[in-house]
Amino acid sequence: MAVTISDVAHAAGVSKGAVSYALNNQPGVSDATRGRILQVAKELGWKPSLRAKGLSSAKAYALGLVVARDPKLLGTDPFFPAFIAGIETTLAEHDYTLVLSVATAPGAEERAYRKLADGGRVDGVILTDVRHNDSRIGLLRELKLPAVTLNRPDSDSPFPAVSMDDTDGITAAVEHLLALGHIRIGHVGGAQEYIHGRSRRRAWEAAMAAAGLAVDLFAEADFTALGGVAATAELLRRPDRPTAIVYANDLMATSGQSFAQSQGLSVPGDLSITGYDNAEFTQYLNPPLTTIATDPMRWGRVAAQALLDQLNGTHSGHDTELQAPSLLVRASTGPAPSPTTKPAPKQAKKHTNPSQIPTGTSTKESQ
Amino acid sequence: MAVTISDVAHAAGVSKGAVSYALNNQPGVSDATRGRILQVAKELGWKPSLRAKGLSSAKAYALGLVVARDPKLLGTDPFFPAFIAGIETTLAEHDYTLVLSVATAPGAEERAYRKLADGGRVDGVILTDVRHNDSRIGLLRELKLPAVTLNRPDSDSPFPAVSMDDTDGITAAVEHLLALGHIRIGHVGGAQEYIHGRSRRRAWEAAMAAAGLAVDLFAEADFTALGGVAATAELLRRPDRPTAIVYANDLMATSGQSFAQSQGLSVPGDLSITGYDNAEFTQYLNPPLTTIATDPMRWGRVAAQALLDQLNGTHSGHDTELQAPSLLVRASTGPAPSPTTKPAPKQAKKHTNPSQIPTGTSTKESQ
DNA sequence: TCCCTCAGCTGAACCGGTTTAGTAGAGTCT
DNA sequence: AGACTCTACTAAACCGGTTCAGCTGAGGGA
Repeated sequence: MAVTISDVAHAAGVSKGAVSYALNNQPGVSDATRGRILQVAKELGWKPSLRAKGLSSAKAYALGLVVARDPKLLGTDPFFPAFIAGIETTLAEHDYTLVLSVATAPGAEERAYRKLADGGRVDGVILTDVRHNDSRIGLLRELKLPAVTLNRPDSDSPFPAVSMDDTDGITAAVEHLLALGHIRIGHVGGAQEYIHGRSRRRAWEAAMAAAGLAVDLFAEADFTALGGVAATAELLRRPDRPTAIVYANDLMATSGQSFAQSQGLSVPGDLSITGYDNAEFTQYLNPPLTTIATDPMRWGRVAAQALLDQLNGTHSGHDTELQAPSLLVRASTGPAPSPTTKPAPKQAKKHTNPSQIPTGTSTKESQ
Repeated sequence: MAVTISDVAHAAGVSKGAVSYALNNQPGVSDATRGRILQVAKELGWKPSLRAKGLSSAKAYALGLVVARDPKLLGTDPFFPAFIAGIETTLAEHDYTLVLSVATAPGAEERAYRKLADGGRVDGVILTDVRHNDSRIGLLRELKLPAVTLNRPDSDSPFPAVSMDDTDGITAAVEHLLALGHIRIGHVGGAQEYIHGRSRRRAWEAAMAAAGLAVDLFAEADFTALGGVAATAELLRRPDRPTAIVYANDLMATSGQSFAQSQGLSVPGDLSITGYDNAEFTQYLNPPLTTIATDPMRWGRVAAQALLDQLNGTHSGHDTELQAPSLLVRASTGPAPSPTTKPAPKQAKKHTNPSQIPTGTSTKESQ
């Protein structure tokens, strides 16, 4: 076994208690003694055992994150890796670690939270992908697990929220398209089960209404590439099809753009497209995607800090509002086609993907 | 505080020891008593504290994973989420958890391993992205941290490896292109610092050599989209430019394809392209990408199991070889252009992305 | 009947820290 | 000088489990 506090105490000629005081910068030892103890501890290479520390102080020194997602779609969402990197940035400064749980099977999500809570594996959790009437709020309450939510749940929640408004970004996207002369601006929404799916839709509706336009060109999808294709196909089949589509995330925008092109439409000549998230790959698309640049890393950093503050009892109790993401105009948006040149969708080009046949699957995406 | 083992012992009228024996299915209690204890424990809702358990048994009941990556590129790699989901699948059955550490800053990687080892936060780690002469092998040895590596390191390693050969897939890709009549088949390799970057390159070289072809059409990139563009641009500038390019991963293939198209080349008319990984989004590209379908989830599952076996002392000591991934032919590969119709690269189309200017950045990617 | 064995259980030590209660000794005040 | 206060420290309890040594009583064998 490694060197323990007793070894250090013995070597320094003091008691265990003195070593503990010295290490934690607590009063109870003179500066001289403290220095000597620290010196000895260093020489011996003593690393206090987190297990023992945790046992006596009733802390786990770990935060939890449960990601619920269909395994096949896990790799598609650029949100989480960056978000986790942000969390890590904060945790690196406070010797906490992150316990990550991926729940793929149905029912696994609740089990995952229970697993984290039960043995006291974590001191608190960060709740992402908040849903309409999210059942996890009650679950965490029952488990007495401190938490922080990403965005404020629409049901009553005792947990502080760290929010990033998505209204501004969507509004900016719609206004950008209006300025380009578009009138028929559709919206491919994410699963309305998620509050960020809802808020983005509402933002689109509000911006359209503000311009005196109808909000009929809506298709609900599920934040997945496949769902984006299906919803895009649906909108393009409409008699008075949109000349621009605002997507609720980049993945759907990407597959939607690809689908439109495979149907012979030019982007942005016939159809303008905007995404949401500014995923790295969107700038390498052809054309590069106009999107809304969020900052998941910062979100992670702030959320982790909020949770730590809450655990220390130093949290203000107020929600934190992060800076709203802004529109990033690239080449997938352009002037509305003039009414005289309104091409009927041509025959699909040779590269149409058989797997792009629109069907309705249901899966998830992050904020 | 929650209910403890003493509460259960008292309620069941036995000693703490008996409760411990009963809970862990160890001899020392009669079946009748065991049943009664378990019953009482259930009624009281007793969840043994992992902290206490860990302290006495000197285990952390956690595995560690350190992901070293540039924060901006973190979201681009579909490997990790699926891989982690695989790990989770295994851990769900053995009440272990996963501690994830993301190291973005240089030097943070080593700190992360030390942090995991020092307080005894984890019982072992899974080593991904193995590098040439990987310094982490020595580090883990020094830290006395059990580990499992993904693929066998090229330096001497005491740790069991879980390998997935990438030779077969690359070979299949080259042979597929040869069968389509291609002669000038290039390779955009990943960072050669990584052993999987090297092995893929060697596989391409071997397959070309087997067909009696030269291996001059090589460009090293770094597994990133930007690097893929730069390397593609370089290859396309060659006097006798390739009619097909085998990429070491999907991300580079995607950005390379996009770049080629923006230069006026048709894919696969003028240039055939193959990727590696079968990332979800590749099937929604235009054209959908021919790629090599790996199974990161399975890899994670098996690696976690191998590490657990090692911790239990039940590991065979032999490396595990997973089934090699296979070629998935989609529409980005086609017959080689006939020698008579060899178009010079046309002027870039209007959507060429300014940010696609090839520069040399250096970053990383997973297996 | 006596001795032995062994299943079934208890009590206590232990893991490595934190924290509380207590104490020795120096300094201060009257 | 005696009472009092502080500082600096120690000893021991404690966190909640595991595990080891030892005890007890029932059953078997001679």
